[in-house]
Amino acid sequence: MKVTIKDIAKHANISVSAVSIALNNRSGISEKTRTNILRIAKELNYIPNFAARSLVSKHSNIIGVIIIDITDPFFSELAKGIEEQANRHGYSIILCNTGESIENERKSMITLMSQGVDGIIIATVLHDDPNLDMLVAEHYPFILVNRIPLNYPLDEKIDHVTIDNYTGGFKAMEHLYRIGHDRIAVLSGSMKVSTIIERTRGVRSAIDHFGIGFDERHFVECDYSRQKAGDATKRLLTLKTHPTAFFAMDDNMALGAREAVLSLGLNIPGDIALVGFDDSDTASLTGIDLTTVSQKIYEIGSIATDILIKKIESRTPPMVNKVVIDTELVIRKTCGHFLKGYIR
Amino acid sequence: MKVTIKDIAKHANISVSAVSIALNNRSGISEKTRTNILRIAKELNYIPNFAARSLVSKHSNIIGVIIIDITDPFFSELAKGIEEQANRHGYSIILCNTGESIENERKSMITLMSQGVDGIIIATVLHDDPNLDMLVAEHYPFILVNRIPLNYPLDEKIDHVTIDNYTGGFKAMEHLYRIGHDRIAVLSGSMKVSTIIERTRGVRSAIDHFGIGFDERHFVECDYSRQKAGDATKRLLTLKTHPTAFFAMDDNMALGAREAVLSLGLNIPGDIALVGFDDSDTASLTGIDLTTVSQKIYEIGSIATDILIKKIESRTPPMVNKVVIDTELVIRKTCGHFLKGYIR
DNA sequence: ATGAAAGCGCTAACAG
DNA sequence: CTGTTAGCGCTTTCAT
Repeated sequence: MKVTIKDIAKHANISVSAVSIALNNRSGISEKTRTNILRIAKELNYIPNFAARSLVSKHSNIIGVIIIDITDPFFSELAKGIEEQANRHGYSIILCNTGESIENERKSMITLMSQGVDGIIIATVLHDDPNLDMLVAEHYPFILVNRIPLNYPLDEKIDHVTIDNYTGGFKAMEHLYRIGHDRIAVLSGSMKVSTIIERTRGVRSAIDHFGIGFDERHFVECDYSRQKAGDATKRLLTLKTHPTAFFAMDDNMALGAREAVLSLGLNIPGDIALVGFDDSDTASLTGIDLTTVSQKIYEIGSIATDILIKKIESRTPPMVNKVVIDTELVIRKTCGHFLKGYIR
Repeated sequence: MKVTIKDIAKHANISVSAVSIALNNRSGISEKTRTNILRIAKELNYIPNFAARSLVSKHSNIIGVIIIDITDPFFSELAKGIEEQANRHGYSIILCNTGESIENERKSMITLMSQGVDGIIIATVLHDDPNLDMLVAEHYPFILVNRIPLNYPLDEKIDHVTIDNYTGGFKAMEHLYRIGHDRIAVLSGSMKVSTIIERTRGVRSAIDHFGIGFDERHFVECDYSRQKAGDATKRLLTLKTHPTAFFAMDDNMALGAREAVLSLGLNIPGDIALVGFDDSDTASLTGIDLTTVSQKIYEIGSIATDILIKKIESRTPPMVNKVVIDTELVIRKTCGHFLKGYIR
């Protein structure tokens, strides 16, 4: 039924090891036998059995990728960067969505290890993620992207590719402050993850630095949900001294805030200024024109893949790679910068 | 280093076959030994080696998924439907992006077969796709979603899950006609795929049915590209008798058309009406409000996964499943329906 | 209920 | 340059 190298060997009247050599085009056989074997393999429609190969060779040419949700543009862009780069090196990827559940993250890791993936790229870790220990204990090759653990005891030994979230948060606040806003609200994600913690640090630092009077009720966790961000925005806008500007820590929440503001009959940026984070595709649409902190998501994915593969394939003692990529504030229309420019 | 069932057997002072039985919780050993084995396995942090397992058992619990581009919201939604349903049945997925290249599609199929995936879900086939023969010849379990081959000799034997593209195209045209448009332009995708061919059939049929005078120069292939759709729209709008309405065969092209219309200083829907296809997330954003033909993408994915897995796991002679899901016209603002309603 | 042994398809020594 | 052989970790008869 299924054709194996044994079948090829039989047809070619040669040993299986010769076939193996030919198929993996290693050296050790004559050009003549090699071409002959290759021809027969093609004739027989031979398809290698990776399970058998990886059983002995100890590698699968598969990389596992753990993300939260593939329908989130951030993660699909990340996945694309990873997949294309992996392909270039001859690797496939297995995708796991955790839906932000720490238990699913653990299950995904175990599944991935069982599947025998050569390494794992993880975009979902909490700042105090309990699941990392397992990977570290097993000496399993992995790399963190996007989120990293904070104050993790073994942090020095863990590779990661992230963006400079601290500066990103700072820039957003600085921008809103300098175009004249004093009552700025912040819609954050979960404080359990480094990206948000760092962006918040940046926000706080800008508050201190510029002496912005910040009302703590104006800081609300919205869980990356468009809905929750919308609800929070509506609520905040009914306060007597309501915010005049919103910094949402991702574009999705910014979009939720936007819907809420508009539904209240208010103008953006006339009445309310808005800054997001990510620079997703939607942000640049005419009519949306979201001012946002841009991050090079595709690059994060491809760089992380490169590092991981290098780590997998090199037998030299692994050096630790920590890459931090800059962010950029993309000024469009929702912040109202063009109305009066920087006034301070 | 890596702990295997042999190690467990040694620790438990029992044979490997007993361990295998316990781990797969089949019958044939006493309850006492079973719990003992399970305990030791946990203590040792045993992680099964799927490669070894699938080498003998002939199945990998992986499903291959071939799509065009994971960053396209259509495909990421589809992938999510597939992944979640697959997980529920204990399967993982390997994702392959073809970038619409038929050669990549072939490579993906071969990679997937080599990886030993138990079945393949394909969303990329051309109407006369040459790569299907390979799968059919190998009796490889697979199912088509979204696109299907037309007039394919073995069509009766191939499962698929699609939407009713014909009716979708018809509805869009009927709608534009009935709110008063006589000069309608159509921005299509590649005529090599069934979805577009069928939507076009629907368009033609509406043209005939309602006696719409259609200018053939108003039908342009834009390759699903936002850019190309924008360029085409600009070009069409400079014609002396330019179209007053555009039907774009996906939301992405609709967005491109939208950008073009707005950049020309024209109004939507005041000057130009616009209808898209897909009902992607962006379509419903305030300020976008795209009228569009909605399809249940997530369901397509999960239904297809169910069918495929049933096919993989059942040993009964497989019956062929062809599922066609209805579309729905979602009327928002870009078509201007609310301006005057149906006038004919 | 348990164990011994064969073998899945392939690679990698090792001989010749 | 080519062939023989011993496993990789696991499941699965077949004995016991």
